[in-house]
Amino acid sequence: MSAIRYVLLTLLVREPLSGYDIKQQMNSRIGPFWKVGSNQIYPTLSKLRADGYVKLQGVKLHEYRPARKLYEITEQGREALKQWTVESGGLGTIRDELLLKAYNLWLVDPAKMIVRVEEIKKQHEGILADYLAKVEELKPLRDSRLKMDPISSSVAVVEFGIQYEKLYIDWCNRLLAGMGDD
Amino acid sequence: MSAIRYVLLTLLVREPLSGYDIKQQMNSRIGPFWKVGSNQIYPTLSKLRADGYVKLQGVKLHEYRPARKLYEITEQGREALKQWTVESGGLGTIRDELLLKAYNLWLVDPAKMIVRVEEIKKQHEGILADYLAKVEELKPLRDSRLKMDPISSSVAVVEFGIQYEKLYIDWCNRLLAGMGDD
DNA sequence: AGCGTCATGTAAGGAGTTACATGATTTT
DNA sequence: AAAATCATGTAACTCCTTACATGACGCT
Repeated sequence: MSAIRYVLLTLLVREPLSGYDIKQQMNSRIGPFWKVGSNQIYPTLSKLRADGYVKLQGVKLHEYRPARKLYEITEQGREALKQWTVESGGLGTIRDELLLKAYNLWLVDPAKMIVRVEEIKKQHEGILADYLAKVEELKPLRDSRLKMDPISSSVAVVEFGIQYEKLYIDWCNRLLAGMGDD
Repeated sequence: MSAIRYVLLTLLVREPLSGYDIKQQMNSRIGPFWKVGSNQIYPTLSKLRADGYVKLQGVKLHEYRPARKLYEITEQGREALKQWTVESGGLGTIRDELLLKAYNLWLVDPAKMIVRVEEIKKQHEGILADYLAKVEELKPLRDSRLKMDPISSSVAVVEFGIQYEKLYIDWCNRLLAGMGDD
């Protein structure tokens, strides 16, 4: 079973969601770690349902504007997700154009590259600010009685994001220092 | 023009290479930042050649065992690469299964997850060691007369890798501390 | 009436993964 | 003689990206 299916189950194990909800949560929560479009979400939900990992909780016409299909994880889906989580998987990859472009720093006009790096740095500063806001929002929601609750797990992931963005911004600064007047 | 084409040009702008060489350099140099297989390399080289971005330097039957096609970047290829390097591009994504799995920490048996995290941590320690060795190997090769030479650009990228692996290992340690006996 | 957002989906095409095919040379 | 490595490629399949299509509801 492919990774996207587990991505959806990862969200559905916490609460029943519609395809649209999943798309929203992808953009905000899982954001830069994994991106999924509606073209993948809807067919994947159908397949998960056909295989018995999720079921339709009901299509609610009332309360919501257009019909909204709420999907709920099944016991089978929950077990499959638990197993996948503790299974070994391959190493990840960082797919970042700037990292590739940095190999060509020596080739190009530093002035032009400085503009580009500053631009990307600003974008990462924006993401960092979002993560910091999110972690502050999540922290008080943690269930202190449990060692590991869903919120704490989310916090752990967002904290990775925070550290990553900080390192990215630092790296941009070092690049800029190396290209600037020295 | 797509990203893989620039990946190949990024390597070819430094020295003429064969498809096989490119694959080797991918695994070692660009490694975890961008992965490309032979199925993408050979057709892409053909397309780049058809479009005039690279040319065949000659097929050397002597000196090498099987026939080895050496590709060389053209002036057109060099200009295209320079332009792409200073162009703006989208944000990168980290595609890492453990990051996704961490969302499900609360779901699973901590003992099983500890084994998994320790395993992945060890892999990252190995990559870090490789990067550290590589940077020490590259540093003395830098051309100190230039502000930016190809080696310095490579060093900048590897240094990103070093910082990333350190952060990953730290994050694994924090996860383990959170799951362990406390 | 028109625009924005909610909500579900499809189409087309390129990118990426895993595996296989072929054949020469070098090492054990 | 067999196995490993060098070297070029193809095949099949899944994934991912960008864009489009459809329609209801809510606001101005």
